Amino acid sequence: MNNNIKAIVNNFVNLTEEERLVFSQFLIKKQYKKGDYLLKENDYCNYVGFVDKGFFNFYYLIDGVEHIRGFFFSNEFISNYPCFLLENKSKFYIQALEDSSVTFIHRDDLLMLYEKLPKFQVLSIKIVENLYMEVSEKYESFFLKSPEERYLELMNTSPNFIQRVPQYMIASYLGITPEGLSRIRKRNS
Amino acid sequence: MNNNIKAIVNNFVNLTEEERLVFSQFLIKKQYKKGDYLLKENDYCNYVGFVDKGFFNFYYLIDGVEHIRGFFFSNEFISNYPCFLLENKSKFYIQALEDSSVTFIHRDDLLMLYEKLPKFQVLSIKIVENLYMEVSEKYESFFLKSPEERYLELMNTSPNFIQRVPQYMIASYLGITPEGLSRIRKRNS
DNA sequence: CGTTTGCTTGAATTCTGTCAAAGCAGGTGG
DNA sequence: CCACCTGCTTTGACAGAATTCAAGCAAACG
Repeated sequence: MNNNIKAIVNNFVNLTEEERLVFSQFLIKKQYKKGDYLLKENDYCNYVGFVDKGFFNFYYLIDGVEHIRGFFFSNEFISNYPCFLLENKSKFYIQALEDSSVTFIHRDDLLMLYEKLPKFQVLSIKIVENLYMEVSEKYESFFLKSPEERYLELMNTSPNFIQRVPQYMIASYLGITPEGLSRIRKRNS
Repeated sequence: MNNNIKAIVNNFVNLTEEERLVFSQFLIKKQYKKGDYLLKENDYCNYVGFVDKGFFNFYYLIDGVEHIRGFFFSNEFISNYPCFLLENKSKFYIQALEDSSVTFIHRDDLLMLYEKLPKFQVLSIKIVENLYMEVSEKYESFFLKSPEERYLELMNTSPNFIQRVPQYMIASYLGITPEGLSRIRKRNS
Protein backbone atom coordinates (compact mmCIF):
# COMPACT_ATOMS: atom_id res chain seq x y z
CA MET A 1 0.00 0.00 0.00
CA ASN A 2 1.08 3.50 -0.77
CA ASN A 3 2.67 5.08 2.28
CA ASN A 4 0.67 8.24 2.03
CA ILE A 5 -2.69 6.59 1.90
CA LYS A 6 -1.61 4.47 4.85
CA ALA A 7 -0.80 7.58 6.82
CA ILE A 8 -3.98 9.34 5.84
CA VAL A 9 -6.24 6.41 6.58
CA ASN A 10 -4.51 6.12 9.92
CA ASN A 11 -5.49 9.71 10.53
CA PHE A 12 -9.07 8.56 10.68
CA VAL A 13 -8.94 4.99 11.96
CA ASN A 14 -6.13 2.79 13.26
CA LEU A 15 -5.67 -0.40 11.30
CA THR A 16 -3.72 -3.48 12.31
CA GLU A 17 -1.21 -4.89 9.87
CA GLU A 18 -3.71 -7.59 9.00
CA GLU A 19 -6.52 -5.14 8.33
CA ARG A 20 -4.22 -3.15 6.12
CA LEU A 21 -3.56 -6.25 4.08
CA VAL A 22 -7.26 -6.92 3.61
CA PHE A 23 -7.74 -3.31 2.65
CA SER A 24 -4.93 -3.20 0.12
CA GLN A 25 -6.29 -6.19 -1.76
CA PHE A 26 -9.01 -3.97 -3.10
CA LEU A 27 -6.93 -1.01 -4.15
CA ILE A 28 -6.51 -0.24 -7.83
CA LYS A 29 -3.93 2.20 -9.12
CA LYS A 30 -4.47 4.28 -12.26
CA GLN A 31 -2.42 6.79 -14.22
CA TYR A 32 -3.74 9.92 -15.88
CA LYS A 33 -2.12 12.19 -18.41
CA LYS A 34 -2.72 15.91 -18.32
CA GLY A 35 -6.18 16.54 -19.75
CA ASP A 36 -7.49 13.02 -19.09
CA TYR A 37 -10.86 12.70 -17.40
CA LEU A 38 -11.29 10.76 -14.20
CA LEU A 39 -15.02 11.41 -14.37
CA LYS A 40 -17.33 12.92 -16.98
CA GLU A 41 -20.87 14.23 -16.96
CA ASN A 42 -23.44 11.42 -16.81
CA ASP A 43 -20.86 8.89 -15.62
CA TYR A 44 -21.62 6.93 -12.50
CA CYS A 45 -19.07 7.45 -9.80
CA ASN A 46 -18.47 4.03 -8.29
CA TYR A 47 -15.04 4.72 -6.85
CA VAL A 48 -13.39 6.72 -4.16
CA GLY A 49 -9.81 7.58 -4.94
CA PHE A 50 -6.73 8.95 -3.27
CA VAL A 51 -4.43 11.23 -5.25
CA ASP A 52 -0.90 9.85 -5.13
CA LYS A 53 0.58 12.35 -7.56
CA GLY A 54 -0.51 15.35 -9.65
CA PHE A 55 -3.81 17.17 -9.31
CA PHE A 56 -7.30 17.51 -10.73
CA ASN A 57 -10.05 20.03 -11.06
CA PHE A 58 -13.70 19.50 -10.37
CA TYR A 59 -16.18 21.43 -12.47
CA TYR A 60 -19.42 21.33 -14.34
CA LEU A 61 -20.78 23.05 -17.41
CA ILE A 62 -23.59 25.56 -17.69
CA ASP A 63 -24.21 26.68 -21.26
CA GLY A 64 -20.77 25.43 -22.15
CA VAL A 65 -19.09 27.47 -19.43
CA GLU A 66 -16.88 25.71 -16.86
CA HIS A 67 -17.86 26.31 -13.25
CA ILE A 68 -15.00 25.09 -11.11
CA ARG A 69 -15.93 24.01 -7.61
CA GLY A 70 -12.77 22.43 -6.36
CA PHE A 71 -9.38 20.92 -6.90
CA PHE A 72 -7.93 17.65 -5.71
CA PHE A 73 -4.24 17.70 -4.83
CA SER A 74 -1.91 14.90 -3.82
CA ASN A 75 -2.68 13.16 -0.55
CA GLU A 76 -6.34 14.08 -0.77
CA PHE A 77 -9.33 11.82 -1.34
CA ILE A 78 -10.92 12.28 -4.73
CA SER A 79 -14.47 11.54 -5.78
CA ASN A 80 -17.78 13.10 -6.56
CA TYR A 81 -19.15 12.13 -3.17
CA PRO A 82 -22.81 13.05 -3.44
CA CYS A 83 -22.82 11.07 -6.65
CA PHE A 84 -20.86 8.19 -5.11
CA LEU A 85 -23.16 8.08 -2.10
CA LEU A 86 -26.45 8.33 -3.94
CA GLU A 87 -25.38 6.29 -6.96
CA ASN A 88 -26.50 9.09 -9.24
CA LYS A 89 -25.18 10.17 -12.60
CA SER A 90 -22.51 12.81 -12.21
CA LYS A 91 -23.12 16.41 -13.15
CA PHE A 92 -19.44 17.11 -12.68
CA TYR A 93 -16.26 16.47 -14.60
CA ILE A 94 -12.99 15.60 -12.89
CA GLN A 95 -10.01 16.33 -15.10
CA ALA A 96 -6.25 15.92 -14.59
CA LEU A 97 -4.40 19.24 -14.77
CA GLU A 98 -1.05 17.48 -14.66
CA ASP A 99 0.12 13.91 -15.20
CA SER A 100 -1.32 12.19 -12.15
CA SER A 101 -1.80 8.88 -10.41
CA VAL A 102 -4.67 7.77 -8.18
CA THR A 103 -5.42 4.76 -5.98
CA PHE A 104 -9.07 3.66 -6.06
CA ILE A 105 -11.43 1.46 -4.15
CA HIS A 106 -14.75 0.37 -5.61
CA ARG A 107 -17.98 1.08 -3.77
CA ASP A 108 -18.87 -2.61 -3.59
CA ASP A 109 -15.55 -3.47 -2.01
CA LEU A 110 -15.91 -0.62 0.42
CA LEU A 111 -19.38 -1.78 1.43
CA MET A 112 -18.00 -5.27 1.85
CA LEU A 113 -15.23 -3.90 4.04
CA TYR A 114 -17.87 -2.20 6.17
CA GLU A 115 -19.14 -5.63 7.10
CA LYS A 116 -15.80 -7.34 7.52
CA LEU A 117 -14.13 -4.42 9.28
CA PRO A 118 -16.66 -2.12 10.92
CA LYS A 119 -13.89 0.40 11.43
CA PHE A 120 -14.25 1.35 7.82
CA GLN A 121 -17.73 2.55 8.45
CA VAL A 122 -16.17 5.02 10.81
CA LEU A 123 -13.70 6.07 8.15
CA SER A 124 -16.57 6.72 5.82
CA ILE A 125 -18.46 8.79 8.34
CA LYS A 126 -15.38 10.86 9.05
CA ILE A 127 -14.80 11.54 5.40
CA VAL A 128 -18.33 12.85 4.92
CA GLU A 129 -18.05 14.84 8.13
CA ASN A 130 -14.87 16.40 6.81
CA LEU A 131 -16.51 17.26 3.53
CA TYR A 132 -19.34 18.88 5.40
CA MET A 133 -17.00 21.00 7.49
CA GLU A 134 -15.07 22.00 4.41
CA VAL A 135 -18.10 23.21 2.44
CA SER A 136 -19.40 24.96 5.51
CA GLU A 137 -16.18 26.93 5.74
CA LYS A 138 -16.24 27.88 2.10
CA TYR A 139 -19.88 28.86 2.44
CA GLU A 140 -18.97 30.99 5.41
CA SER A 141 -16.23 32.79 3.51
CA PHE A 142 -18.80 33.98 0.98
CA PHE A 143 -20.70 35.72 3.74
CA LEU A 144 -17.83 37.32 5.51
CA LYS A 145 -15.32 38.06 2.79
CA SER A 146 -15.09 40.02 -0.42
CA PRO A 147 -13.72 38.37 -3.56
CA GLU A 148 -10.49 40.25 -2.92
CA GLU A 149 -10.23 38.88 0.60
CA ARG A 150 -11.01 35.38 -0.61
CA TYR A 151 -8.26 35.63 -3.17
CA LEU A 152 -5.72 36.90 -0.69
CA GLU A 153 -6.66 34.19 1.77
CA LEU A 154 -6.17 31.58 -0.91
CA MET A 155 -2.78 33.12 -1.72
CA ASN A 156 -1.72 32.83 1.88
CA THR A 157 -3.06 29.40 2.68
CA SER A 158 -2.11 27.69 -0.58
CA PRO A 159 0.53 29.63 -2.50
CA ASN A 160 1.38 26.52 -4.52
CA PHE A 161 -2.21 26.61 -5.68
CA ILE A 162 -1.70 29.95 -7.34
CA GLN A 163 1.44 28.87 -9.10
CA ARG A 164 0.10 25.71 -10.67
CA VAL A 165 -3.44 26.73 -11.59
CA PRO A 166 -4.20 29.15 -14.44
CA GLN A 167 -5.84 32.38 -13.36
CA TYR A 168 -9.09 31.89 -15.19
CA MET A 169 -9.61 28.70 -13.21
CA ILE A 170 -8.89 30.43 -9.93
CA ALA A 171 -11.36 33.12 -10.93
CA SER A 172 -14.03 30.54 -11.62
CA TYR A 173 -13.27 28.81 -8.34
CA LEU A 174 -13.58 32.11 -6.46
CA GLY A 175 -16.79 32.97 -8.26
CA ILE A 176 -15.51 36.05 -10.08
CA THR A 177 -14.60 36.91 -13.65
CA PRO A 178 -11.03 36.58 -14.99
CA GLU A 179 -11.02 40.35 -15.52
CA GLY A 180 -12.04 40.90 -11.95
CA LEU A 181 -9.25 38.69 -10.67
CA SER A 182 -6.75 40.46 -12.87
CA ARG A 183 -7.70 43.78 -11.29
CA ILE A 184 -7.53 42.35 -7.80
CA ARG A 185 -4.04 41.13 -8.52
CA LYS A 186 -3.07 44.52 -9.85
CA ARG A 187 -4.33 46.28 -6.74
CA ASN A 188 -2.32 43.93 -4.55
CA SER A 189 1.02 44.02 -6.29
CA MET B 1 -43.10 8.45 20.49
CA ASN B 2 -44.14 11.50 18.56
CA ASN B 3 -45.72 10.49 15.25
CA ASN B 4 -43.72 12.92 13.21
CA ILE B 5 -40.38 11.80 14.47
CA LYS B 6 -41.46 8.25 13.85
CA ALA B 7 -42.25 9.08 10.25
CA ILE B 8 -39.05 11.02 9.72
CA VAL B 9 -36.83 8.39 11.24
CA ASN B 10 -38.57 5.87 9.04
CA ASN B 11 -37.55 7.98 6.10
CA PHE B 12 -33.99 7.05 6.80
CA VAL B 13 -34.16 3.59 8.40
CA ASN B 14 -36.98 1.14 8.98
CA LEU B 15 -37.47 0.24 12.62
CA THR B 16 -39.42 -2.65 14.05
CA GLU B 17 -41.93 -1.94 16.79
CA GLU B 18 -39.45 -3.29 19.29
CA GLU B 19 -36.63 -1.08 18.05
CA ARG B 20 -38.91 1.91 18.25
CA LEU B 21 -39.59 1.11 21.86
CA VAL B 22 -35.90 0.91 22.69
CA PHE B 23 -35.39 4.17 20.84
CA SER B 24 -38.19 6.03 22.54
CA GLN B 25 -36.83 5.20 26.00
CA PHE B 26 -34.09 7.72 25.41
CA LEU B 27 -36.14 10.58 24.09
CA ILE B 28 -36.53 13.70 26.16
CA LYS B 29 -39.09 16.36 25.41
CA LYS B 30 -38.51 20.03 26.17
CA GLN B 31 -40.53 23.21 25.81
CA TYR B 32 -39.18 26.61 24.81
CA LYS B 33 -40.78 29.99 25.04
CA LYS B 34 -40.16 32.58 22.35
CA GLY B 35 -36.71 34.01 22.93
CA ASP B 36 -35.42 31.03 24.93
CA TYR B 37 -32.06 29.60 23.96
CA LEU B 38 -31.65 25.97 23.03
CA LEU B 39 -27.91 26.54 22.70
CA LYS B 40 -25.59 29.41 23.51
CA GLU B 41 -22.06 30.33 22.60
CA ASN B 42 -19.52 28.21 24.48
CA ASP B 43 -22.09 25.59 25.38
CA TYR B 44 -21.35 21.99 24.54
CA CYS B 45 -23.91 20.48 22.24
CA ASN B 46 -24.56 16.99 23.56
CA TYR B 47 -27.98 16.50 22.04
CA VAL B 48 -29.60 16.05 18.70
CA GLY B 49 -33.16 17.24 18.63
CA PHE B 50 -36.23 17.06 16.49
CA VAL B 51 -38.52 20.08 16.30
CA ASP B 52 -42.06 19.05 17.18
CA LYS B 53 -43.53 22.54 17.16
CA GLY B 54 -42.41 26.10 16.53
CA PHE B 55 -39.10 27.15 15.02
CA PHE B 56 -35.61 28.38 15.81
CA ASN B 57 -32.83 30.39 14.27
CA PHE B 58 -29.18 29.49 14.18
CA TYR B 59 -26.69 32.34 14.32
CA TYR B 60 -23.44 33.56 15.74
CA LEU B 61 -22.09 36.93 16.74
CA ILE B 62 -19.26 38.91 15.19
CA ASP B 63 -18.64 42.20 16.96
CA GLY B 64 -22.08 41.94 18.46
CA VAL B 65 -23.74 41.50 15.08
CA GLU B 66 -25.96 38.46 14.47
CA HIS B 67 -24.99 36.36 11.47
CA ILE B 68 -27.85 34.00 10.77
CA ARG B 69 -26.93 30.78 9.03
CA GLY B 70 -30.09 28.80 9.25
CA PHE B 71 -33.49 28.11 10.68
CA PHE B 72 -34.98 24.94 12.11
CA PHE B 73 -38.66 24.40 11.44
CA SER B 74 -41.01 21.71 12.69
CA ASN B 75 -40.27 18.18 11.60
CA GLU B 76 -36.61 18.97 11.13
CA PHE B 77 -33.64 17.74 13.11
CA ILE B 78 -32.03 20.42 15.21
CA SER B 79 -28.48 20.62 16.51
CA ASN B 80 -25.17 22.27 15.97
CA TYR B 81 -23.82 19.19 14.23
CA PRO B 82 -20.16 20.02 13.81
CA CYS B 83 -20.18 20.85 17.46
CA PHE B 84 -22.14 17.72 18.39
CA LEU B 85 -19.85 15.52 16.32
CA LEU B 86 -16.56 16.98 17.45
CA GLU B 87 -17.63 17.64 21.03
CA ASN B 88 -16.47 21.22 20.72
CA LYS B 89 -17.78 24.33 22.34
CA SER B 90 -20.43 25.98 20.19
CA LYS B 91 -19.77 29.20 18.35
CA PHE B 92 -23.47 29.38 17.51
CA TYR B 93 -26.65 30.29 19.31
CA ILE B 94 -29.92 28.50 18.71
CA GLN B 95 -32.91 30.58 19.76
CA ALA B 96 -36.65 29.96 19.66
CA LEU B 97 -38.49 32.45 17.47
CA GLU B 98 -41.86 31.13 18.63
CA ASP B 99 -43.03 28.97 21.51
CA SER B 100 -41.61 25.62 20.54
CA SER B 101 -41.16 22.04 21.62
CA VAL B 102 -38.30 19.68 20.82
CA THR B 103 -37.58 15.98 21.35
CA PHE B 104 -33.94 15.22 22.20
CA ILE B 105 -31.63 12.30 22.38
CA HIS B 106 -28.30 12.51 24.20
CA ARG B 107 -25.08 11.73 22.40
CA ASP B 108 -24.21 8.96 24.85
CA ASP B 109 -27.54 7.27 24.31
CA LEU B 110 -27.18 7.60 20.58
CA LEU B 111 -23.72 6.02 20.68
CA MET B 112 -25.13 3.27 22.81
CA LEU B 113 -27.89 2.72 20.29
CA TYR B 114 -25.27 2.42 17.57
CA GLU B 115 -24.02 -0.69 19.33
CA LYS B 116 -27.37 -2.16 20.21
CA LEU B 117 -29.03 -1.29 16.90
CA PRO B 118 -26.48 -0.80 14.12
CA LYS B 119 -29.24 0.66 11.98
CA PHE B 120 -28.84 3.85 13.90
CA GLN B 121 -25.36 4.25 12.61
CA VAL B 122 -26.90 4.38 9.16
CA LEU B 123 -29.37 7.00 10.37
CA SER B 124 -26.46 9.07 11.58
CA ILE B 125 -24.58 8.80 8.32
CA LYS B 126 -27.64 9.80 6.36
CA ILE B 127 -28.20 12.84 8.50
CA VAL B 128 -24.67 14.08 7.91
CA GLU B 129 -24.92 13.29 4.23
CA ASN B 130 -28.09 15.33 4.06
CA LEU B 131 -26.45 18.22 5.81
CA TYR B 132 -23.60 18.05 3.37
CA MET B 133 -25.92 18.13 0.37
CA GLU B 134 -27.83 21.01 1.86
CA VAL B 135 -24.81 23.24 2.43
CA SER B 136 -23.49 22.32 -0.98
CA GLU B 137 -26.68 23.59 -2.54
CA LYS B 138 -26.60 26.82 -0.60
CA TYR B 139 -22.96 27.26 -1.51
CA GLU B 140 -23.85 26.71 -5.15
CA SER B 141 -26.58 29.33 -5.07
CA PHE B 142 -24.01 31.94 -4.07
CA PHE B 143 -22.09 31.25 -7.24
CA LEU B 144 -24.93 31.18 -9.66
CA LYS B 145 -27.42 33.61 -8.24
CA SER B 146 -27.66 37.26 -7.31
CA PRO B 147 -29.08 38.26 -3.92
CA GLU B 148 -32.29 39.14 -5.71
CA GLU B 149 -32.55 35.69 -7.29
CA ARG B 150 -31.77 34.03 -3.98
CA TYR B 151 -34.54 35.99 -2.31
CA LEU B 152 -37.06 35.16 -5.01
CA GLU B 153 -36.09 31.51 -4.86
CA LEU B 154 -36.61 31.52 -1.13
CA MET B 155 -40.00 33.17 -1.63
CA ASN B 156 -41.04 30.44 -4.02
CA THR B 157 -39.71 27.44 -2.17
CA SER B 158 -40.70 28.49 1.35
CA PRO B 159 -43.31 31.21 1.37
CA ASN B 160 -44.19 30.40 4.98
CA PHE B 161 -40.61 31.29 5.76
CA ILE B 162 -41.13 34.85 4.60
CA GLN B 163 -44.26 35.30 6.62
CA ARG B 164 -42.95 34.17 9.95
CA VAL B 165 -39.41 35.52 9.92
CA PRO B 166 -38.65 39.25 10.28
CA GLN B 167 -36.98 40.78 7.26
CA TYR B 168 -33.75 41.72 8.92
CA MET B 169 -33.23 38.05 9.73
CA ILE B 170 -33.94 36.99 6.18
CA ALA B 171 -31.47 39.62 5.00
CA SER B 172 -28.81 38.26 7.32
CA TYR B 173 -29.55 34.73 6.18
CA LEU B 174 -29.23 35.77 2.53
CA GLY B 175 -26.02 37.66 3.22
CA ILE B 176 -27.34 41.11 2.37
CA THR B 177 -28.28 44.25 4.31
CA PRO B 178 -31.84 44.94 5.47
CA GLU B 179 -31.84 48.01 3.21
CA GLY B 180 -30.80 45.88 0.27
CA LEU B 181 -33.58 43.40 0.93
CA SER B 182 -36.10 46.20 1.24
CA ARG B 183 -35.15 47.46 -2.23
CA ILE B 184 -35.31 43.99 -3.72
CA ARG B 185 -38.81 43.61 -2.32
CA LYS B 186 -39.81 46.96 -3.76
CA ARG B 187 -38.53 46.06 -7.21
CA ASN B 188 -40.50 42.82 -7.14
CA SER B 189 -43.87 44.06 -5.96
C1' DC C 1 4.54 32.98 -39.11
C1' DG C 2 -0.15 33.10 -38.07
C1' DT C 3 -3.41 31.45 -34.75
C1' DT C 4 -4.92 30.44 -30.40
C1' DT C 5 -5.05 31.06 -25.56
C1' DG C 6 -4.61 33.54 -21.46
C1' DC C 7 -3.94 37.88 -19.21
C1' DT C 8 -4.51 42.83 -18.97
C1' DT C 9 -6.78 47.29 -19.53
C1' DG C 10 -10.39 50.77 -20.40
C1' DA C 11 -15.11 52.66 -20.33
C1' DA C 12 -19.78 52.22 -19.23
C1' DT C 13 -23.25 50.12 -16.36
C1' DT C 14 -25.39 48.00 -12.54
C1' DC C 15 -25.89 46.44 -8.08
C1' DT C 16 -24.97 46.56 -3.30
C1' DG C 17 -23.28 48.68 0.81
C1' DT C 18 -23.02 52.64 3.85
C1' DC C 19 -24.77 56.45 6.19
C1' DA C 20 -28.44 59.21 7.49
C1' DA C 21 -33.13 60.17 8.12
C1' DA C 22 -37.86 59.43 8.16
C1' DG C 23 -42.04 56.49 8.50
C1' DC C 24 -44.58 53.06 10.90
C1' DA C 25 -45.96 49.85 13.63
C1' DG C 26 -46.69 47.77 18.64
C1' DG C 27 -46.10 48.11 23.49
C1' DT C 28 -45.57 50.72 27.81
C1' DG C 29 -46.47 53.90 31.12
C1' DG C 30 -48.51 58.04 32.58
C1' DC D 1 -56.86 56.99 26.11
C1' DC D 2 -53.08 59.22 24.52
C1' DA D 3 -48.11 60.23 24.12
C1' DC D 4 -43.88 58.30 23.75
C1' DC D 5 -40.38 55.03 22.94
C1' DT D 6 -38.34 51.35 20.64
C1' DG D 7 -37.51 48.25 17.06
C1' DC D 8 -38.22 47.28 12.26
C1' DT D 9 -38.69 48.84 7.57
C1' DT D 10 -38.34 52.08 3.96
C1' DT D 11 -36.16 55.75 1.27
C1' DG D 12 -32.61 58.85 -0.56
C1' DA D 13 -27.88 60.15 -1.83
C1' DC D 14 -23.42 58.63 -2.58
C1' DA D 15 -19.38 55.72 -3.12
C1' DG D 16 -17.24 51.39 -4.18
C1' DA D 17 -16.67 47.20 -6.47
C1' DA D 18 -17.83 43.83 -9.83
C1' DT D 19 -19.72 42.72 -14.45
C1' DT D 20 -19.87 43.30 -19.29
C1' DC D 21 -18.16 44.35 -23.65
C1' DA D 22 -14.35 45.50 -26.33
C1' DA D 23 -9.74 45.83 -27.51
C1' DG D 24 -4.79 45.08 -27.03
C1' DC D 25 -0.83 42.27 -25.93
C1' DA D 26 2.28 38.45 -25.02
C1' DA D 27 3.55 33.75 -24.95
C1' DA D 28 2.81 29.15 -26.67
C1' DC D 29 1.97 26.10 -30.41
C1' DG D 30 1.30 24.11 -34.67
